[in-house]
Amino acid sequence: MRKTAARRTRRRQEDRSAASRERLFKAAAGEFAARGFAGANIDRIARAARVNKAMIYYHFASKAALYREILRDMFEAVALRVTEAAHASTDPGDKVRAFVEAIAVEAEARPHFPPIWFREIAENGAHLDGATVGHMSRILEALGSILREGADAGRFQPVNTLLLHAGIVGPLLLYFASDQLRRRLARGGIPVASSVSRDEVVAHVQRLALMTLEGRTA
Amino acid sequence: MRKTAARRTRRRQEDRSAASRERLFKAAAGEFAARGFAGANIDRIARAARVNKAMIYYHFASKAALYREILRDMFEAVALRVTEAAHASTDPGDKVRAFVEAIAVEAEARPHFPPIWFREIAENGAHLDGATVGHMSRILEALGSILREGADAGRFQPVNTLLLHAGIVGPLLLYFASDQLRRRLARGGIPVASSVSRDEVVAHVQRLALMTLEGRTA
DNA sequence: GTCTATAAATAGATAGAC
DNA sequence: GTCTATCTATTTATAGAC
Repeated sequence: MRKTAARRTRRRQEDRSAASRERLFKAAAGEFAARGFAGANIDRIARAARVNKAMIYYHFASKAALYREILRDMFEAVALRVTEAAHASTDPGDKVRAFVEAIAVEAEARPHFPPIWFREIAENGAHLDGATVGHMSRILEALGSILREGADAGRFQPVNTLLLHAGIVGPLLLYFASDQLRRRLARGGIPVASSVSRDEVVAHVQRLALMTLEGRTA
Repeated sequence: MRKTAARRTRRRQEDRSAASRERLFKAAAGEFAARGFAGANIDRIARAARVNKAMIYYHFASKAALYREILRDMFEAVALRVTEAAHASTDPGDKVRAFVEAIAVEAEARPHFPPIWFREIAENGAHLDGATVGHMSRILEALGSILREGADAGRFQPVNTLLLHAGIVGPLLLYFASDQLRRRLARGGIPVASSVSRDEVVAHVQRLALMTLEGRTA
């Protein structure tokens, strides 16, 4: 397959364009996580992405549209991974463990996700569009289907999905979102209790969830 | 005790002043909770408090100082109530239950507290002053002392304080902070799982904490 | 696609009269 | 203590050259 020089040039430009769009996306995610939608600054995002400010408006319609895209990407990824967890194994207990692990994995793959989720909750979902709300529903549905299956198999006690969700997602998000704050306090000489590892937290939350569901000490 | 007319007048003005300061404080707390520090708007706060905008700067040094005062008040109240819980009874299990209840009571007395706590975590404590950090430490210390006492009495298994804290505070904050969002989604036809009452959440979290500590199904 | 320069709006803060 | 008017800085967004 032969390529003209013009084609090669166009292709190079498209690569560069995609690359700078990608850098903008990442820089924006970090900025929104650390400062929130209102506190985020377009100039700072451009600087962090090493891209001219006007390029933001070349790639995205507006600050709000950029933020909404980040929200969609984030919740879509979580919904996807969590839905996989709901089909990963045949054992309901394993599925619950996989659900917890999925949230943790996603929080590490996208460090902006826990802070931004916290912020969206605090803002009553002011920036959520239909697609994102759909992804949020799918997260709850995935958990709900795991519980139903376990209950049907006689393995789980009936537990309200929202209640279990709060018991899983609450501690996980709190742990991952407060990572930097804990470091800061520790540096400032505040005894932040002895630190806890990622694996300990995940194991702890998995145990909590299974104790709740199986009605015994796991 | 005789009062001059001047004195009575001064007294009336002080009452009015204190009252409008109070209204400003409350309006600001709501605004900061819903929109965050950067998103909060001085004009909107003044309007909500039915007070002239300039009065904000009569009562408070700046937007940032007003916000810091709200943070201090909030964490001081929580630290106080939680410390009381740590001395409320002699039974370690009751103390754990009282700790959970204390967080819930405070979240209801100050509805701005869960969203603002979430936001401060997301912002890595950018607005925390020394006094507020002190109150945060006292919250962890209160929980730590309950655990130590229970362990010394042979009632509790050794559990990391931070881990238990996340397991208690995470679900509670998530539940209280997402109250409005859940309503919104429910109104929008999104099946937010069946709703859960405040008492169910508190009971659930109390059970979780005690299962973790006592190593049995409570 | 990339950059400079700038328009346009918003919002924190204050001066000064009463 | 309270209010009006305004100053000033910041910041989103875009026009237009290359």
